[in-house]
Amino acid sequence: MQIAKKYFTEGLIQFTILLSLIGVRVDVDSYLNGYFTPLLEINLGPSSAYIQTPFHSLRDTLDGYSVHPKCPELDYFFASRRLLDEVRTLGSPRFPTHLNAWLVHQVSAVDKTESGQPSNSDSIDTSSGLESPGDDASDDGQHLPDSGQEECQTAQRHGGQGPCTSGACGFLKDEDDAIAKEEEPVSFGQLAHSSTLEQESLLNGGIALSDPVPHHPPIDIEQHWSSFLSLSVTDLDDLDSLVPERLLDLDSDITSAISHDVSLRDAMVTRAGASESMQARPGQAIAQQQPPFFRLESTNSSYSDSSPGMTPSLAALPFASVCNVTRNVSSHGTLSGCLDEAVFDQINLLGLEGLDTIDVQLLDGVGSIDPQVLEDLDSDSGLSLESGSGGPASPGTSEVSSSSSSYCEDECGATGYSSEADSFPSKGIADYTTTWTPVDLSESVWHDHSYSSPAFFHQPSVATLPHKGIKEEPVSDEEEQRFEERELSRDELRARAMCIPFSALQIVNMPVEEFLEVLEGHGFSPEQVTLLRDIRRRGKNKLAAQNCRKRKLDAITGLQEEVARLQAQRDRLLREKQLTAKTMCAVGQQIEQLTRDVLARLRDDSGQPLSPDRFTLQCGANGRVVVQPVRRPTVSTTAGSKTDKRKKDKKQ
DNA sequence: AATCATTGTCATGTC
DNA sequence: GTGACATGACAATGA
Repeated sequence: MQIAKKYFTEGLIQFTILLSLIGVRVDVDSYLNGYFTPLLEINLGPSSAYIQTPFHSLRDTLDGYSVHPKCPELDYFFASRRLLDEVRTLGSPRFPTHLNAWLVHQVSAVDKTESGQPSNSDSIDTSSGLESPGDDASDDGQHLPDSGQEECQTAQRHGGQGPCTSGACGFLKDEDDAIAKEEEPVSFGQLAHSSTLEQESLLNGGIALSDPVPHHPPIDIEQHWSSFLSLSVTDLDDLDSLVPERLLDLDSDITSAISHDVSLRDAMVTRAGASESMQARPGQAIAQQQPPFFRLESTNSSYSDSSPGMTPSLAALPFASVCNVTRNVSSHGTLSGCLDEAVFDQINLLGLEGLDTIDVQLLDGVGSIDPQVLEDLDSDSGLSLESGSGGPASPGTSEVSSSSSSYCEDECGATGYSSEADSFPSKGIADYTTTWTPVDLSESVWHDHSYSSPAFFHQPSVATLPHKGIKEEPVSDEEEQRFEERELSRDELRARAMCIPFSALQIVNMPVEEFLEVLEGHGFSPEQVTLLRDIRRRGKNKLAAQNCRKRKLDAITGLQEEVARLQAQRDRLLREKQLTAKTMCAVGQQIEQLTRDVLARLRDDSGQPLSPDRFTLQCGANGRVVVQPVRRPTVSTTAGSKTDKRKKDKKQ
């Protein structure tokens, strides 16, 4: 077993290193460094590495319906988690994690047993808080008909004896002089503790009433254990080669799955990219001239953005760039053409040095753009003019500034609105209506700065982003986007008609403090303030309604699943009931037969065999079996009441 | 034209 | 008191 432990540990380390090399944070190492916590997390919920918010943690911990989601991104999150689990499954040995943990930590106990049967009390004692074999048995016990059977088997394993060693059937041990009389109750008690399968075998293959030792099939955990033991004996010598081979074979799958894993953040990018590619606009040509801005913008949109339920994290930007680089190198070669290291440098600078720095850099990059194009953009954007920056602002600049001012509460202040407001009066409403582009609501809610410069989202290279392959829902996204564009445009148009230099999503998603500052600091008229508040209220309520409906659907789905489960349970219990009734009938017949046999061997005072018609065997509460004459009911009008009284006596 | 699903919006309550 | 959120109800819209 030391060899098995060694190879297993090394395999996990290799897998961890490989995943780390391709840019994915994995907590497999925690399985080796901290044995207990990750294993408990497997049972109780996800690792903290994958919990984006406490809300997600709660939702995952309770696994569904008791905690209401507040974020539509949960779909992406849980999809990512599921795919991550698949990655784990791909990279982990094919035996239960519980057994895995037990294997790693209970080598000594296994060595003691040498029988591949960890389900004993010793193992439980040595497990000391780990997933005990008993728990494994409990898990496997799910396949058992009911909990009573599980308890019975557990008692058997722990006690090493059959169910008749204790409990209701134990009192029969006292009767040494009436073995034949004892067999019936013993078997009956055994039947009471037998599983459905045993009852079936009892009925089909004859009633083994005289056998006090039940023959329970081995539990699954033992099978797993035996399988792994055989693996460890025969195959562990090749584990060094097996692990890398398996990883290589699964490279593509793992990579895609890892991409899904990363897509916990990248899902935002994907969606942004999808919507970007769909919102083709004349500004596309402009965007094509500066791929670095796209990369920066895309990455920024994915990592600096934050949903209201998520903590904004600019610190994730360097990691984001690393992920992009690694994925680009590893599996998404198509992206290599449109990636530039300078982009990632800018991303890193964005994350490390703050947005002011990146603004300057982006402005430098804007210098290479056709001034006429910039002028067009200026007139088209309607929101993102950075007049305060001392020049025509690029959409990327406005993107960053608006994003930072609106949603990066920690590192960025509300720096973008004043300049935007100053530049706004120069714009006409006609420009807004003709060039302003409504944005995907769901995207912008969580990537809330992406709509301030929509023209820069339509670069064709965006479609080649690796995230594109991660989430392929072009039809649904397009429809959803189209619908949301149409719906959102009303408030947006109202805002623009009222010369409000903010998009609806900006208004909706900016913190309340910032919103109040905007209301107070821009000299809005009462009508504008009312409209701003209405837009904010409606936008938030719209999201709330979406979440509410989603929760309602989830609740309905959960209830439907619960109904199906309960129906299945009811059917199973009914089958067990019928089977039990058959068993009882068979046992009753057997008892009658044995009673006749016993009575036939007994003699009365005259030396005649006892007639079963006149005598019967009764088992008392103390376990004694006595011969009693049969009390036949007299035929009278009170027969019914006497029968009832006799029934009552029997019950007593 | 009727029906249904989806979505936005309002009103109201709760925290 | 205010803002955020949840939710029922209603209306608009498209399939």
